[in-house]
Amino acid sequence: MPELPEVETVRRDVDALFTGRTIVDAAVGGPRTLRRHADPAAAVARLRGRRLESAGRRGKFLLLRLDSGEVAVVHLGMSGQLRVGEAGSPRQAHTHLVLTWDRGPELRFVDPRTFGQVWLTSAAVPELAHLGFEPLDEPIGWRGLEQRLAGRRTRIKPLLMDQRFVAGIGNIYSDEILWSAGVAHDREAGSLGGPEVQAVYRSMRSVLSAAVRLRGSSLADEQYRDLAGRIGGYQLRHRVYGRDGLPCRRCGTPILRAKAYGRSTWYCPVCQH
DNA sequence: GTATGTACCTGCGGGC
DNA sequence: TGCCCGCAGGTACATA
Repeated sequence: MPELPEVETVRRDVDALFTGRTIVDAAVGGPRTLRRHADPAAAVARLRGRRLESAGRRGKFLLLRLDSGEVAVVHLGMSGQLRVGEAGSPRQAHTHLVLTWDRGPELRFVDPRTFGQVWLTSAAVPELAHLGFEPLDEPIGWRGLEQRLAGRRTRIKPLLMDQRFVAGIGNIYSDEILWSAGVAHDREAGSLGGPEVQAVYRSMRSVLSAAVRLRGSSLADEQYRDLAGRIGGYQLRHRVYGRDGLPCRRCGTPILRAKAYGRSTWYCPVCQH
């Protein structure tokens, strides 16, 4: 499932390939991808003739800034992909939006489960005002994290996945971060001591940075691919996610899987406290 | 403030 | 082989 590292990988690819180019046509498939707009066809019409000034990211949201001052916001949801394809080449099933540029390949939004969405909004992107801090681009320091955790009685894992608290972390990376930090998923967030907060903060940055370097995680049963259709590399570095029954890479104890917070959670019962 | 459940959706795997 | 069912999970929202 696309989280911060996967969206950042897509952002870099889009920026390298399309920034400075002009959209000459935009075609929308079904209504769900642009469901924020009452009239999806009218919304995509606003893309035509617009030049891409930059591709940015906020949490798991991709921000395509246009020379009109508007921003096309893309969220990949569970199964969304941005893919390139030469004009006239076969399109994948579930291709919901196609952008044609003044030169180069088409940019296609493909999304079987249709949890993803695309919408057009003003430069300030008010819809994203609720998002928490950026774990890589906004170095709040472990003291900053400690302040934000103080008094919180919720469990640490769902808090790391709460986009209002910190932007970009989902089920895969929350498990990986907590294993790396040696902290149990069900610890009360405000109960973490200083060294534990430091460990969570460092792990958050190191795990996400490494995953960005390796262009994200692609699992056998999920859809994530980069623009060219290539898989990521970080799944080879997973320490707990999807590894139930396999030995912990730190202590050898079999990794456990639990159903918690409405999600599958993987953890080491011995070296996470 | 916190916890839990539901809706949205399709592909896949397990069970029969 | 074919059918049915449950599961996977990001976000938003409802309810307790």
